[in-house]
Amino acid sequence: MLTDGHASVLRLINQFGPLSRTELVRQLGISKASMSALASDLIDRGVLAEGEMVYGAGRPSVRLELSANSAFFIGVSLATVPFTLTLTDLRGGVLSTAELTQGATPEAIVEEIAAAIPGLFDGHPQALDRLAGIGLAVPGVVDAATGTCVRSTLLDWRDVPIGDLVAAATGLPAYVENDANALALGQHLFGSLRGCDQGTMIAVGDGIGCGHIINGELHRGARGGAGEIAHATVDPSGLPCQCGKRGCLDTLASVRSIAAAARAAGLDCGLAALDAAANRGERAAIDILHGAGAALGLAIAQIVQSLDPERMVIGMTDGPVTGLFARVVRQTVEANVMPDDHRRLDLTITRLENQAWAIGAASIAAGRGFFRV
Amino acid sequence: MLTDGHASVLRLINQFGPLSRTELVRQLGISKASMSALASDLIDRGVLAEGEMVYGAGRPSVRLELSANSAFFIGVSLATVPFTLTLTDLRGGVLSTAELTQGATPEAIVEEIAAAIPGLFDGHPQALDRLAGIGLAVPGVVDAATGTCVRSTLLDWRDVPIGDLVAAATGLPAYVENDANALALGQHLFGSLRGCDQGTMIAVGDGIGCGHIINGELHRGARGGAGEIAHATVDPSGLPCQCGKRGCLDTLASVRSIAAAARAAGLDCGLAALDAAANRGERAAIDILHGAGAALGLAIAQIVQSLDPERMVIGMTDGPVTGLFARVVRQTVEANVMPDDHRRLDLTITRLENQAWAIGAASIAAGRGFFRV
DNA sequence: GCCCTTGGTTCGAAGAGCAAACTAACCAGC
DNA sequence: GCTGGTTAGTTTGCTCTTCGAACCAAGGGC
Repeated sequence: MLTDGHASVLRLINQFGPLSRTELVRQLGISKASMSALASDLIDRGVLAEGEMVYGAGRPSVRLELSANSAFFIGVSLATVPFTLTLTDLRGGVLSTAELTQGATPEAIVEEIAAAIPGLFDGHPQALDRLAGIGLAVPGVVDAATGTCVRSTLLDWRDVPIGDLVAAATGLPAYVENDANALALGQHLFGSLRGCDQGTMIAVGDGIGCGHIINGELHRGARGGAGEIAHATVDPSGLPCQCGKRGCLDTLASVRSIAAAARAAGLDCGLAALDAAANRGERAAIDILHGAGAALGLAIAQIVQSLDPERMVIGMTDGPVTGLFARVVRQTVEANVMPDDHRRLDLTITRLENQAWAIGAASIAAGRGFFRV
Repeated sequence: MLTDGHASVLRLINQFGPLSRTELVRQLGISKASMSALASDLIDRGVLAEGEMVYGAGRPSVRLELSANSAFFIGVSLATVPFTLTLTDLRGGVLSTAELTQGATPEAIVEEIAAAIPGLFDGHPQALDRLAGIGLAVPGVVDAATGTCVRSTLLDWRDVPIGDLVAAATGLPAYVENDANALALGQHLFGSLRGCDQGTMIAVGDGIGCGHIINGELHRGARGGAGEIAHATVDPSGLPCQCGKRGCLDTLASVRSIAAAARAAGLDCGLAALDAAANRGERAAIDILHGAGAALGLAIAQIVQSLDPERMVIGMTDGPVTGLFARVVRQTVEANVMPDDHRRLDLTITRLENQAWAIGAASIAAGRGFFRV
């Protein structure tokens, strides 16, 4: 098994790209001797490989890089429609993907997952015997320690030991995480939060999800409920939400609620069409996008004030990432965080592909097995 | 010096009270051999002592307890008026306190601190040669790693290396922390957040402060700005705030702003008087307390949704902790967190003595030197 | 008084980490 | 092309931590 020392080397190389032993020594504050042993050990296991040589004064240094082909992971997203599977390597590269016909019961879903796995290896036979684990992203509250989904409204689950079920059906170590958390971890390891130890990922799609990376680790909260900003109250006198409250962020800024507002105003309900209408100066479209963007921006500003993240990434599954909505989000954030701080917050608004959820799910397995995140 | 192993033993005993070696072995997952060595080492150093014996089947076990007199700490609060000093022991007990005449410059303040220290030891000579450090609670943004106050509006400071100054003047290891963070750590180690690894402390006084304990550690954020909920926007169209924005929590729920609202309505501005007036049914008083409580409750609900803490403590420097304000806070929190979760959040509203800030400051020194928090 | 149970210590082995000495590989300057 | 300077990485021997297993300690119950 990998020790903590091994894992910290892998984390660093994953963050910064190939590094020489000496650079690792400086970063980790360990001795050259220990580093030498760790490196040869990781090379022997095939996890690291010697790559580019860097010439300067003195003996050239050898960059150590992650061998993408040393380990593979399967990610299962139950957060997307349809459910998706991916096969990824140690560097987060996607080898293949599959989609599931959406089963109704946990047992049916597990069966479908097991049935879909062999197909992932078509053309990638080398991945089969280096498959290290399977990660699941589940929409709902999850007990990551036991691999149980405590509650999922979307799936209509309650206390489903999905991790054990998948492990039993596939014979693989199975890891379970909340969908937004999986996404955040995926971005932390392989995406736009890479190298950021204090970061927040917000996914704006049909619903709104949020995961926090704190001190380089996923923050799950006392009972796995951290990041549930979709049901943070933004406007106490707002529209009723399916959660029972009023004016939740979800009723104001999710793609679903924006579309509903557009439909009610007699507009085309796609985000891109709405943005185009706003660009043409249509008042109703502008109002809708403005309201939604301001609500999200306010919620984000509150997170910034409370957590002081280094970077924040908003991933949008729909709509232009430079449109009115995104502009209003940015402006609202800047207007609502303490003047001295906002200049230093790195706020990125980007497109979120469906695949990102499954990559996030796979990254959980990679994180537990290799990077210790 | 203490190793991590030593510190985790001390943390556990501080959390749960006296524990036997075997109980510690179970909790820490280390071997009996290691535990035996750690315990005798800590006893030799005088930090632990054998206490009560517990009889059951087999050989009775010996509880190990913290020797309160093995280490002492000075806490300096620059967050209170006047500035206060305390001398505390390893168990957070207060031996003596002092107040400072509020100097104007950092140098003057440091001089006063150094001058006030000898008086703390009157009647406690044993503490002098076991003085382990001095902690400072500073209102403002702090770089805890370097002991620098980056910015403090209240003190009118910018980049003041207060830690170095105090260390030089006193010859003691000096540790600096934001005031709300110090308070939170103090409560985590010795107060109402004891034993809670996911907790939030909110101080409602003239201003509003907030500190988060995440994974048993203080969460400082990317640049020491975490917990700044005083300037989280609650009502975008609210009153202007001295920070430049509008409708900050500070303008709605701080004792200062409640008093201002009361004054404007021609009411007695003390919180207790206001509460009494509300109890008599005076509309204006009810409105003021309701508005303030709802604002704080909303901000708290957002923290709960985002961080999912296990416990949350609101410390009030003024007013009754069971009055209308407190009731509205509770109700608003319960109404604005996801239905399933609020039942499990442990929300405590308690009185916050002035001394708590200085104890918090001292706990920083204790945390760095002994408990590794 | 003798077993049984549980608490705690001692001992030898294994392993992780280190400093310091060593080898390796290149450049620059003569 | 030789040599000294410089940086990269390995080897060696030591320390320190941690562990399992055997052992001693100190009760209770019969």
